[in-house]
Amino acid sequence: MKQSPSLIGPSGEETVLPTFLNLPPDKRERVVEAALVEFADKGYQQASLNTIVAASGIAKGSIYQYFRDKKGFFLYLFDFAVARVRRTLVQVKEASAHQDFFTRLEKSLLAGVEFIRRHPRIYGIYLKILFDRHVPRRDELLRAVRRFAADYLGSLLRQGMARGEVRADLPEGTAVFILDALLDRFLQAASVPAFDVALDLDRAASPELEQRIRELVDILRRGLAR
Amino acid sequence: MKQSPSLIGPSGEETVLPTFLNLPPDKRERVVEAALVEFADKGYQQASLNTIVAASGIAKGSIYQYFRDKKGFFLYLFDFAVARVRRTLVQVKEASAHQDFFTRLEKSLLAGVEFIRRHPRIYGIYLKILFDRHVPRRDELLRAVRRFAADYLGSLLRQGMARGEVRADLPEGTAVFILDALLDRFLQAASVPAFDVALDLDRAASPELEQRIRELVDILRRGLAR
Amino acid sequence: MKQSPSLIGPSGEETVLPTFLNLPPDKRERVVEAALVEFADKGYQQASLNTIVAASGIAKGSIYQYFRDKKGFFLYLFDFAVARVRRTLVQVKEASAHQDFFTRLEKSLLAGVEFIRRHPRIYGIYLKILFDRHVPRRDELLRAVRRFAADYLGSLLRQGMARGEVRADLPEGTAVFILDALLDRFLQAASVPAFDVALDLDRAASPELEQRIRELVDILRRGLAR
Amino acid sequence: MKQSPSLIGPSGEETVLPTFLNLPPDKRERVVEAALVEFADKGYQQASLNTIVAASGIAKGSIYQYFRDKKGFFLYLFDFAVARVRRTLVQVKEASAHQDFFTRLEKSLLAGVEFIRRHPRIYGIYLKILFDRHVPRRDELLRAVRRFAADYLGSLLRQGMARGEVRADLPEGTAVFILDALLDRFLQAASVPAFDVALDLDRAASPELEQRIRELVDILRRGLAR
DNA sequence: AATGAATGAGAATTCATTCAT
DNA sequence: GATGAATGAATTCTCATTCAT
Repeated sequence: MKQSPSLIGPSGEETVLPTFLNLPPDKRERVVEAALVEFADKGYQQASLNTIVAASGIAKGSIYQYFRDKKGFFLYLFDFAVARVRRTLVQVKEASAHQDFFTRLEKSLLAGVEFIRRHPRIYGIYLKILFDRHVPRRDELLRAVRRFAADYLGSLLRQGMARGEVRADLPEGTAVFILDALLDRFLQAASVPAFDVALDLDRAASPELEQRIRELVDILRRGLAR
Repeated sequence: MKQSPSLIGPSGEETVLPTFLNLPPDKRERVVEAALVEFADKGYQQASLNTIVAASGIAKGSIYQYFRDKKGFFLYLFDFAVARVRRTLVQVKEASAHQDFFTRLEKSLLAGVEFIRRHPRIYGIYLKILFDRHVPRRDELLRAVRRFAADYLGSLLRQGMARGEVRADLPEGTAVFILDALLDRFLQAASVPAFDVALDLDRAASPELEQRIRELVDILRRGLAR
Repeated sequence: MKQSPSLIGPSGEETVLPTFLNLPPDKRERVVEAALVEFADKGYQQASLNTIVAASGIAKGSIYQYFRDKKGFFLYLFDFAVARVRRTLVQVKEASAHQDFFTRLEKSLLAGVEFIRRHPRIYGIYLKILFDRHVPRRDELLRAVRRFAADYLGSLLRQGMARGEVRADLPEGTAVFILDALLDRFLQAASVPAFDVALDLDRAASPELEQRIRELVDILRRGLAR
Repeated sequence: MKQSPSLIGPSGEETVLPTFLNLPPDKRERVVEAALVEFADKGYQQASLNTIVAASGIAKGSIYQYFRDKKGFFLYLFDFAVARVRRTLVQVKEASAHQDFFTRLEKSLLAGVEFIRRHPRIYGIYLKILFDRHVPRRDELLRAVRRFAADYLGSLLRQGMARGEVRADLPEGTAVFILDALLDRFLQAASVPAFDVALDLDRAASPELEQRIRELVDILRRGLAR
């Protein structure tokens, strides 16, 4: 639970106060977990600090000892969540460095689904930010995440081109767009019930899921491969 | 502004009251427009009836002459929105019936972007429903919309297969998933600023947009064509 | 449904407007019945004109063609109700003129229970007035009703004394008080479930009811008779 | 002002919150008094929390720090009121244990009138519950009170029978009914202006009141004594 | 540093009454 | 005479934030 340097540059004021960072770890975790649950379920505005303090067993006033205000609390959670995602994806990327582009795509999809199933709150927070224009400093947050995704996929793609696994004449922006869209939607479908009508990914068990991933990447291979 | 039969089956009670349907059209439109703006901007729970009545210049109590309650108001707007979408897509489908699969895809994408630019609120409402678990009767609403999208794309795809423009050995579910994902994300990128990092579709003018669409469909053609 | 001259003298303004009295009788009855139901159930303030117009199938504005306002509507109903009660009790009194005091008491009790079971709304309205200090012109209304009851019982009692059936040295006020209390409570117990704990009158069928009445009057006979 | 265990069994949720019980006593009393006034005057539904907060000088939101909701507030007051009544009546019963049945009746009536004059709000609340079918958990509340009254009078009566002061062949239910009716009506007449026409108890000063009580019990003695 | 009571703005909803048609 | 849409004040309840202890 160590905090990497904030993704979202300080916009003048601190958001998380030192009090919170000095808290006993188990208390800190209780607070973070309760907050992730509430924000992921309700979104920023609709989330209730009352609910969070009740679930984490702290006093209402304490929130304001830990964070400047609701906004600061939320921004802290966002940082926390992004750090987790980043750590996971970097691991996947490095662990598959020697494999070919399409295999890496498959691994990334699988790792993504696994991550979401292990940390449903975190993906939930991301989705809330994505679609709520009133989240504080939303543009900044989104740009951070999506730039990250684009970098990840772009880097995979360029490596694939360099190795001759992917057509070199591909318009890179469009290809990244396609990869990003499919990855993101695949994860959404795996996490939001009643989201996709075609594949029922949210209930899919492991073997079936891998089969779907293979079919998806097969089509992409035809579309993108040399 | 005539009301086609409700997409969402009557769950026992009426939602829109006859009073509203008998209103002078310009007033009705002012109310609908103000409500679309507010619901698309804030989502169901966070939308404020106060804001809507202020923007449309009616009295607070009048809302309850028009709709049973906030939920009823929202469901009416949803029906209204879906009817518009459906009408548009059906037109596109029929107008391009004689063309080949990939041309139809291009036309659909272009029509979609145009629709969103002309009716940004409507797409916004759909996105809110998609990502807010607490929207009333959400599952029902979503199923209606997504089944509609899947039917549309599935029907295009099967016609394409029948004409030999698309590989016959394609796993249909996965192919529909890909088309749906790309279509939806393309529209999202065109409507939500800072949504896509790769293509800057939201600011793209017509010629550039068509270029992007062509690139996208090109890759799909390789992936899906015979 | 003819209207006897108002019990409650005109306090300056008319309450029921001629429009209402000229209405076709069936419509007038529908309105009165719906209003009795609502006022008896909810009391004056809590009763909703919306509910009444919905139940009687008239337009909301029509109420104000028929009555000056809610208060006037209520006062009219009160007059209507009292006229019914009065008519009934006078009949009982006259029909039993030749019988002895205690038999007349029994008959009155039985007639009272029957009346309440036939016209539960009317007794309900009376109870509401009795206990809601905010009913318009309440004191006036109550005095009318209770003076009526006291006259009725006082007249029975004095006839009983004159005939030598009742002790002559009885303090009349106290005796009337006892009779009134028992009569009223007996009727309340017969009409409001969970009102009396001792006798379960509200569910009592005719023979059992008559048995209770006889026991009650027996005790009274011992207390009051010569 | 200590709270005896709730008469009305816990129906799953707490109603009064600890915040209220920890309040400084003078503030707590201000709130209780203002609420008793308002609920006794208007009844449950018609009572306005706005009025109560204004009268007790607290903020609107504070009510919800003290009680779950309006219903909880009301139930707390009911408990509070019943505890007071019970305490008083038990004292009377014990203080007169060695006296004969009819003397005890007189004492009870007198104590009742005194109680009502000292705590008019409390009797007012009871009357509201009695006649408003829409009070939350009304049946439960009423049963508690009336069972209590029936027990009290039944116990007095049986002791009177055992000592040979009261006829042994009396139908107990009917006798209790009579006693309950007279006691209750006597108190009502003493508390609700314009309630009884015969005795003018509400304005009666002490000596006159005692005279009325003696007359009443005399008649009862004839009716009930051996 | 922790607590939790206090606050008041703002939410959805109901309703008696008015008035143009 | 009948209609029913319009109105706005009043209702209960929620919540982020402050502050004295």
